[in-house]
Amino acid sequence: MDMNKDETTEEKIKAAAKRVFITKGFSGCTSREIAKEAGMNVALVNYYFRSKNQLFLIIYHAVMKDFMLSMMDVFSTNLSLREKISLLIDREYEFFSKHPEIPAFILNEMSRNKNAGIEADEILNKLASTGVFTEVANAQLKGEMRQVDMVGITMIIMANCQHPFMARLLTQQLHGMTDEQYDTQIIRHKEIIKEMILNYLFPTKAANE
Amino acid sequence: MDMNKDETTEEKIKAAAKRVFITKGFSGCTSREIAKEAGMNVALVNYYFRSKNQLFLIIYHAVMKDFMLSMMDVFSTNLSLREKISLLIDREYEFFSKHPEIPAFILNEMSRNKNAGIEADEILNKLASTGVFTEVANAQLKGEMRQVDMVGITMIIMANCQHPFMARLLTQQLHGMTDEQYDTQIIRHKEIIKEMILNYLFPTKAANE
DNA sequence: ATTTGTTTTAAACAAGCGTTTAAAATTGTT
DNA sequence: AACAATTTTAAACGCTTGTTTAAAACAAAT
Repeated sequence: MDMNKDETTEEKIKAAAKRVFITKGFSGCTSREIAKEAGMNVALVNYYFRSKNQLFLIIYHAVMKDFMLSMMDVFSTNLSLREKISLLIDREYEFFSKHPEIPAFILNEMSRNKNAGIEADEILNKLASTGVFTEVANAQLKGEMRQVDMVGITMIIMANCQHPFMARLLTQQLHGMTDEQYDTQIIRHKEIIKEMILNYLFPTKAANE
Repeated sequence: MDMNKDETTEEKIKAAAKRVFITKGFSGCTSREIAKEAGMNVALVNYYFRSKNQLFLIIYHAVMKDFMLSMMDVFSTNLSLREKISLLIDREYEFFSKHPEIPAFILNEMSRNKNAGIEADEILNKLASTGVFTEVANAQLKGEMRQVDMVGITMIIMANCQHPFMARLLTQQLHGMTDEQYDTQIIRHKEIIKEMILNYLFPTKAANE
């Protein structure tokens, strides 16, 4: 599908593998399918990446890193905590609009291979170094922010940002919506969850925005 | 694993298939694996259910029906709209606590087989006959409820009820939590999202509860 | 032009897949 | 007890899987 001519064979395989793995999952596709998507012989896939599993792990970790970093730099800004969360929701929606299958891909492959982790320490360290944890603690101490721990905050944001993209088919079928209808719905939905989350986390500011 | 002795062979296969399909997905398991889980020969699976796919479809539709009906009877009660939504969240959490892999199973298999639908009409009709749609319209007309269409309401509730169970592994790894820690977290989280959602949908009632 | 090393291919490999077959074991009927 | 029908099994079927092999095509260097 990709017509970029100055793309090396190895890159072509990785790009094809990324597309196929993300849409079908590891168990849902074959080596030959990836080779075909890349426009070449099966043996080449194993020539560059020793096995289907090795290739998968490379893709998996790359996708996971993209996924994690896509929302990290928000916390390096000078915005207020409220604005940071607002921007974070924007960023996640932006990312998932481009890559709607990634959240399901990650959650599925994590449960398929319980060993393949996520370098959690690195991420938490990077997050901690932005000072967002103390920022939250201070805001809660001052009473500006509701008393919800970081896990709870993370869960709220992830659920409302990821799920609309994961549940597209179910929701569309349930309400008989076309693709276009769901596209506009999901844009509207971003503002809904943003207001809902911010109003909850910062109770006093319920009126404005 | 199941030692119920007065269980017919057909039921044993279905029970085993349900366990295996739900945890591993259609592409992630084999006929022989299902037979082994049921404690019998591979051929028996095809003797009772012509093929792996036929067996899968039976399980899929049964699970889908359970999934849908688990939260339908809430709307047949005489509670207020606010209490209905509160109870709905309770019911979903209750259901997903027992069957945490079901949301991911349904979303995955829907995207794998875009044809396998969900009898949406039947569900919508059943929902409409409870009068919940007019109830929402009235509440919004009276200004008691925020102007969010049914799709938006559905999306909010589904996301916050389903995602915590789908993202267990990711969240646990991200925050370095044990199984027990996540179990208590998710119980606490139910109250968080309940307050968040109800405060958002019924703005004036923000103070009580 | 020949030789070298690299990239690509077609073909084959054993293993596992879903499925079928035919015989054995079991059950029910007389 | 003997027969017929049903249930269960072991074994095989053809096909696809991930992977390897050995030869072909290509590129670079002398």
